[in-house]
Amino acid sequence: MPLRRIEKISSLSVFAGRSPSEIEALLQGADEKALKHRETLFRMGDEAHAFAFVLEGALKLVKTTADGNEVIVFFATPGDPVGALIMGSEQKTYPVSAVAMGPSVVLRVPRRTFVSAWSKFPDVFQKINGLIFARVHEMQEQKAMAKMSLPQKIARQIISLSERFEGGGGTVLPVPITRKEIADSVGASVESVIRVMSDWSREGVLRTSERQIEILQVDRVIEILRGEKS
Amino acid sequence: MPLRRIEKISSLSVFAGRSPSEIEALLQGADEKALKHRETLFRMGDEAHAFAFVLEGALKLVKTTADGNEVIVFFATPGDPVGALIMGSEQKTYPVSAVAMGPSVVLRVPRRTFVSAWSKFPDVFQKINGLIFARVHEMQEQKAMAKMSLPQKIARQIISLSERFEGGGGTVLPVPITRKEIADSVGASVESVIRVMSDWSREGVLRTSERQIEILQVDRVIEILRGEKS
DNA sequence: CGTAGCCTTGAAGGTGATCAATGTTTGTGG
DNA sequence: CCACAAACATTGATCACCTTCAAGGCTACG
Repeated sequence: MPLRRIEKISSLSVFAGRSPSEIEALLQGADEKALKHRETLFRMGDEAHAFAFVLEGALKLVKTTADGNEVIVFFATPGDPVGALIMGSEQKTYPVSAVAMGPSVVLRVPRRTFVSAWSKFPDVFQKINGLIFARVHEMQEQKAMAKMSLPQKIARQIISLSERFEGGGGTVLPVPITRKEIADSVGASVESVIRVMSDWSREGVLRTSERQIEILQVDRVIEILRGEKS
Repeated sequence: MPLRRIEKISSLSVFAGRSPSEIEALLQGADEKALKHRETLFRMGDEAHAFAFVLEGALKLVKTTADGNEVIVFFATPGDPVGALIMGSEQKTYPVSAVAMGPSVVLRVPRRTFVSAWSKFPDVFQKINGLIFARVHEMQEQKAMAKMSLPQKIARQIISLSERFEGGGGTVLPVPITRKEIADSVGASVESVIRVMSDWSREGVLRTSERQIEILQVDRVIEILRGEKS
C-alpha cells in the first residue's frame, strides 16, 4: 500500500520545483514504511538496496563498535535522508544501522530508481547535497565540542535537537529519547548523563516524562552551553 | 599562470570518463594555487566563492571555538575536495578554515563554474558525492572512537592518515604534522599526546623527525588500536 | 641572534568512567 | 488482567585517565 502520504512527500525539499510526473518518476518502486519504536530499518553491514527519507518520527544512525559499545552518529528527523550518501558510492553496504525512535514513517526509494531517475536531475542532486551539507555541518559542530565539559555537550545536543523540529514553542522534543541515547551520542556514560540531567531537573531547567524531554528554561540551557556552571 | 599540472588534474577521480573539452568546461576560471606551510586558503566565515581539490601536500580544516580552542575537523589529502559541499547549499560562508600543512598545491574552481558547468554533469556530481561519502565515513569512524582511550584514538588517527596516502611502504606520513595538530584532531591536550607518543618513541614504535612521522611497527600500532596496552 | 613555533617533563587535581545495587516503567504472554 | 521480563532511570563509592599549570629546552628562520 504505497504512498498514502502524498502531501508530506511532495513537500520534501528535494522535490521542490518538480512536476507531478517528475516526482512520479523519482518514486518508481518507492514505498512508505511504518516503523515501530526500536524497529530497525537497515542494519550496518547490510547491502544497501535503498535509501529513505524520514517522514514522521525520527531514526538514530548507530554504529556498534568492536567492544560492543553503541555510538549514535546522527539523529535523522523528518525531511532528512538516510542511506542517501551511499547510493552514489563504491561501497555497497551500510556503514551504520538505522533504528526508529518512537513510531516513525519513512519513504523508501530503491537504489535502482536512484540510479535510473535521481541521477538525471542535477537539481535534485543539488538538493540532496544541501541536506548532506547540513548533516556534515552538524557533525562538525559536534566535533568542535570535543574539549567542552559534559554538561556543555549535553546542552548542545538537546538544543540542536530541539531546533531540528519545526513547530512553535519547540521546547518539547517530540521524540522519545533515552539517557542512554544521549550518552551514546555525546560519547559519555549513561550514569554521567543522568547525573547532569537530574541536576537540571532539580533546578527546574527541564523535565522528562515518558522519554519526552521538555526544556523549561531555554536561556539557562544556552548559558550552560556557553560555559557557566550552576 | 593557471593549470600547469594537467597530468595530475586530469587524473582526479572526478574527471574520470570526461573528455578533454568537457574538462575544459569544468575548469572555466579555475587556477592552481600554491600554498606555503601554514598559509590559509580560506577562513571560516569568509564568503564561499570557490571550492578546491588538493593536488599536492595537505590541508587541515579547522574550526576555532568560542573559547579560542582549535579543532581539526578533517585532514584533506591529495584528491580530496575542500569547500565543495557548500557550493550546492544555501549557506554562503565557509564553516571551517583551510590551512596548508607543508607546501601544498590546490586546484581552485570558482563557484560560478560549479553552478554553470558542474551541475550539468550528473556523473561528476556523483563522483563528488563519493568523495564526500569517504569524508563522512571517516568522521563517523572517528566519532565511534569517542569512548576509547587516548592512545587508541591517536593510533587510529595515525593509521587512518597513513592509509590515505598511496605509495608503497606508506609508513612515513609525507606531511608535516605537529603533536598539537594531532591533539586538536582527536580532541586532547598537546601534553597528553606528547606523553603517549614519547612512550611509543621510546618503545621504537615510531619515530619523528622534522614533523615527519615514521611508523616503525605498524602491527604494534594496530594492537594498540585494538586495545592492548604496553 | 632573538623570536616564534614546537617539544618535553613534572606535579596536582578534577571530571567522568566503572562497578554495583536498586527502583521504576513498559511491554508481553498466558 | 496479572505476572514476569525487559528496558530504562537512579544513586553512591572509588579511582584512572587526562587536563591544567608551570617551567624549560630545542630548532628554524627572518
